[in-house]
Amino acid sequence: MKIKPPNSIPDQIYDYLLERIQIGEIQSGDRLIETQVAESFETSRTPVREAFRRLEQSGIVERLPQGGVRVTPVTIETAEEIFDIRGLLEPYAIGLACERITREDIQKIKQIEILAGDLIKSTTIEREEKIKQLFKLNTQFHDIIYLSTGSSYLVKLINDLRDIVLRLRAMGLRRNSAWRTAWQEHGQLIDFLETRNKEKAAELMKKHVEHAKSDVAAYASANPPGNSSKGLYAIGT
Amino acid sequence: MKIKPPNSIPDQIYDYLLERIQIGEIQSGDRLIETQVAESFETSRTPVREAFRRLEQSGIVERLPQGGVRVTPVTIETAEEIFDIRGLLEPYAIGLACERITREDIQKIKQIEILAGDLIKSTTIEREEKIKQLFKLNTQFHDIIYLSTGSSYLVKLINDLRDIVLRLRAMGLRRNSAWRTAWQEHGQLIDFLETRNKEKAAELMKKHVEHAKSDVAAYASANPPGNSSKGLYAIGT
DNA sequence: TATTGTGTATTTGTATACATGTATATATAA
DNA sequence: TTATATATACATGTATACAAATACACAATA
Repeated sequence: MKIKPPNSIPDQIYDYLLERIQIGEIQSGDRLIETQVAESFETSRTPVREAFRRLEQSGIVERLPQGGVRVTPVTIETAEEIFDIRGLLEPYAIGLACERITREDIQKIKQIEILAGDLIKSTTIEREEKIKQLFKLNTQFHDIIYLSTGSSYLVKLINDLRDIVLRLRAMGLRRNSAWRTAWQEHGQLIDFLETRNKEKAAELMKKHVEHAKSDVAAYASANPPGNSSKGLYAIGT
Repeated sequence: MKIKPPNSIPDQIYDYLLERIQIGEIQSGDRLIETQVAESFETSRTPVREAFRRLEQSGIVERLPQGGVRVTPVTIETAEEIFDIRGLLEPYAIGLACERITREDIQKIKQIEILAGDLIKSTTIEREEKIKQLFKLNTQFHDIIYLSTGSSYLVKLINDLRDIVLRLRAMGLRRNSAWRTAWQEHGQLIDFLETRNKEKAAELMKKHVEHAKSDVAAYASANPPGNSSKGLYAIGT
């Protein structure tokens, strides 16, 4: 499984914007202005436009009829669609991971979960920083597992789907309880990986994804459509 | 399900290059030269570069370490990975289609299959033109079915995966027998759609995809790795 | 007040310019 | 002949320039 270096300027811009969108710093529907991004990167518009095209192709951003791009709004329906698809792909992926993951990688994700556990308990770390850290650890956790499937296209697909709905989740992780639940499930997943229990792992992963989906649905019913709140709450996965 | 207009120049270039790659006119590993494409479109390099970025993001093309892009070579392993994933997504998709497809859309795909049947039998139409036509009809067939699922992300995913392996298939469709087989299976799929037989449809689609995968594998064993032949033969789906 | 009109400022989309780096060809030396 | 060096052409990556479209502000009018 080869790792791609985030070398070129367009790639850097892509990664930067993606993260800002996922963190929630740039929100659904927000328009992206080429010149603004170019300035903040101290570069010209050309690489920015190329980053925009990549974001467009992965569905993070969409073209406006009048020109320019905005962050694709993620509706509840969209999120549910995506969770349904992930409900197919991720159990399959963890099944493959059970067969192929190395002991080293299992150790790595154990380490990650220890760090995450410490973070959750920690009272000294500033809240926003804490969320950011947990966010990153969570991503690392999944990356290691899915990379161990050896199927780079499967990894890409899952990541693309995660990238789209991660915004919703970024809000969810602001609640400590949400992370605690996810953390518990992660622990179980590690157990199944270690014992190579493919069926159980897939089963739990399926539940895990469905759980995330129903959280979104619950949020949706609690917040009728057309209201002005920008933050959506979803948990897990 | 909204239809996106292929308006902008980068989009036109994207579609054009994608088709050429799928047809096999541009082959695996071929390098794409910005200036050449720009000239053939009588435009500047800027829109061409943006099209390249989109192609890159969808995995059709990859960056070279020394700069520039080439058509991502599709190995047998890659193809099998992708068929495995499609083996999850497409049965699910046709299941949804069974629930949601309209009578009008069923009529449409029936028409397509009639046209395809006539094309296959036809002896007057020039061979290359025939292949191109069948290729398009096949794509239309799948598009109508999958669009009827109402899940735009599912459609996008499946299409992206198809785009990657369609090159292999383009060669497969050069054999009349391959198309005949696919055509028969399409007929059965239509029957199941019409009778809303979700389970049977999904089952057949699963077989359909597995069949395509094993064709690729068969080709692989018949053509040991490292040989110089550029054309890969795969059938169906 | 609400609305229409007009001019200005942004923003986009494409073209061009320029600097850097890479491949190709030619020539020179062993 | 083979290998190495050098020059030339070519391709890429980024910056800048320019035209067209759009959004904005502010004034004039009903």
